[in-house]
Amino acid sequence: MKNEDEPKDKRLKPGDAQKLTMAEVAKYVGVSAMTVSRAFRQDASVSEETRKRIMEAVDALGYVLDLSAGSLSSRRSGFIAALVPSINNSNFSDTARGMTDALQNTGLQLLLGYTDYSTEKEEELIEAMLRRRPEGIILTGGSHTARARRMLVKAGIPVVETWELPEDPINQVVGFSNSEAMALLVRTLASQGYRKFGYIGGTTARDTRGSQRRSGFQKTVEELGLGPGRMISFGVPPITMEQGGQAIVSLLERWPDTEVVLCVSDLSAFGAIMECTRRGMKVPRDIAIAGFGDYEISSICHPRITTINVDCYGIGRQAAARLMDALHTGEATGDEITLTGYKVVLRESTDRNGAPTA
Amino acid sequence: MKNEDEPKDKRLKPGDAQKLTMAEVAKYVGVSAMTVSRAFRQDASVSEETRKRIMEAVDALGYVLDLSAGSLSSRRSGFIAALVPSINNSNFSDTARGMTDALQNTGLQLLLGYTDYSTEKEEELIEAMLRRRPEGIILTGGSHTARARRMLVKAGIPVVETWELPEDPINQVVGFSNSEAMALLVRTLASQGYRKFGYIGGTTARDTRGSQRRSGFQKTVEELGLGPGRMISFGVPPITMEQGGQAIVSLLERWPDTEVVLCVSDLSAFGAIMECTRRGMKVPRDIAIAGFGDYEISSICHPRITTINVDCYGIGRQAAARLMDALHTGEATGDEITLTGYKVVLRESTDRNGAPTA
DNA sequence: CCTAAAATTGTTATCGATATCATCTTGCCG
DNA sequence: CGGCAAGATGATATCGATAACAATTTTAGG
Repeated sequence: MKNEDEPKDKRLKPGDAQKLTMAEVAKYVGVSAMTVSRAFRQDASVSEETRKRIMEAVDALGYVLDLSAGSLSSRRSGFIAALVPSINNSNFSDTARGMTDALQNTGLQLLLGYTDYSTEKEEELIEAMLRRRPEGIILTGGSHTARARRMLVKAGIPVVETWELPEDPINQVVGFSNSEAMALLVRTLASQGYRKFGYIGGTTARDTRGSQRRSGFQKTVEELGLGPGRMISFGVPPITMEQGGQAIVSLLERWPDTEVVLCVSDLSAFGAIMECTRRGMKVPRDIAIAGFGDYEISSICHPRITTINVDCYGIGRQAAARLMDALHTGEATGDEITLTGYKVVLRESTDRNGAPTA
Repeated sequence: MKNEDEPKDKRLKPGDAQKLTMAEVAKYVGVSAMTVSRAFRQDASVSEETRKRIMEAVDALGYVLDLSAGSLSSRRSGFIAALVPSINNSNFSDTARGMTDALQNTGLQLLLGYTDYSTEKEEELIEAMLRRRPEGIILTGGSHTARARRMLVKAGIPVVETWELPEDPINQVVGFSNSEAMALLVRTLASQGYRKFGYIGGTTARDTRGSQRRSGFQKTVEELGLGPGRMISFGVPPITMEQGGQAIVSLLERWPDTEVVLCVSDLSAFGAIMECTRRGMKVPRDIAIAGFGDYEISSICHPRITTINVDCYGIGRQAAARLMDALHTGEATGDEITLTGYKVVLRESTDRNGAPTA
């Protein structure tokens, strides 16, 4: 026996690169590698006694399981890939949290990727992910490059598209109609007496959810006989707070009598409100402004922002749950659509009677 | 030849699970698997002609490289693990972006994990990551469980700790002194005439950067002979906007004559300012408030918030760069410390003369 | 036109864990 | 006490790509 290499000094440094394998742990304990492998799984049949001895050895030697070897032979990579547009967006991070929570104790890990609202980047990421053979994949939105779509189909794993309702789903869908949600907001505000509607959103079609919100706005304004909406496009999605501020300036220059402005997200709405405040306009007294997404900031800032609350967390949770279903039922599940909720949250920024307090 | 399974219908659906291997692509093209493998790498010697034919076949068959097999034999997993406290924090997402950018064209992918400010969760994540054999690992902060530390050392891969200066670094460090940064802010404001300092931060020691900022505040206030600071602890880190608002209420109840309040982050500062505004206090006329981190919101909101700007992106970029260095030099590099910059950004929220405009 | 060097391609062993089947205990029941 | 089922463990083949080396073809130079 020659294993006097247990680190004993307090300040440990890397460098003594290990090359510890399961076989060595096995030899150390006096069992076969197979038994060590079994000890790492809860369902396998190993006597408690043996498992304990193995785990002690694992601890003493500092062995860490090698999944890359394991997944090759078991043909199970043990992870789910999820692609979201942006890392720094509380809506998507709530969704990611929902997914992580739903995957607790399933033995599956979540691997996140960021597409930056670009289908090209999404395609690259999808390929990078598929190369590691995920057991399922969750996407945001329903717009993908043709090649991405082909790869996803070929992969033969469950796919869940989220956050919207694609016309031609690949597989499963968990989301809601961004267009109808925005329409609901328009109708709600119209019923409060607002007539002259403006809209602020990003410039391109890259952000499909943004485009859907825009078209929901446009359609509804016209349906209500309030003429074509006053639309300002500003900045590449995701539109920033600052761009929201710039956009409202353009909008009010062009249509000074606008009564209420809907924004593609709370962040741009916030930027717009702050810019108005800075220019001496009171919100909602001089102009009403609403957002979309119910970010934390909207319930904190002054005035608080009217918005659409989306069940971000639920989207993530259900997407993961649907994926698990598909994995368990041997992916024979049909292509289901799971609708998630949203609701209008009326706050000070569109309050008809009130100047905001203070 | 029997390969009439090319998908031709427009609406592709998964289900026809593939089991396509490199060998089959090779057979299809009429070369060996090894040549196909070579075709996938830019440096390998394959004739352009052959590579083209192989890539066409790959495209036609829809083959996707299997890295789990490849990394087993090449002993290179092709990814770097990075652990950050929170997914939804623009400071850390900037850092993540810096890392991603620095890893462009290195053939290495970034894998992010979220510790939720918990060393226990960090330990779990470190183990989960190590099981996939990353080629390097980037951590946020210098506090880790003993077991986490042991695993990291044992792993024999480069480790970079970021965002602070640990007393006992594992390996490399890229960061700055949170304590000194906060001290600088205190001194700057003191030089403007402020005397009665308050501080708002989270309750526990979990957020080590928060603790360091707090101690930097405390120490400096005392050094300047301004008595012990007025400290309010509120909420489990990461402290939210809402908790910032609640905290400032407590603070002003207890010490109504406070002149300036420093907050552990811009987000709590924002919450505090909004709460003051709502209660009819003007910032900075009635009370000055500053944050930390220079989040986007601080330059947009009204009044704009004085803060410490941290080179978040640079931290990420340099952390990844140091890691690459270590990988190239055969990890013989000493344990270097790379200092990153920070600076005070004075804005309206602590403006001595001015009530904010409007 | 011949030879050495360079470029291209192929063959075989291997990475480290796990599926699968075989073997060996143990315990229980009639 | 025989026999059989359930439980524990081991032996071996295998997952799919790549390293390492071997073989072959092409190119360049004299």
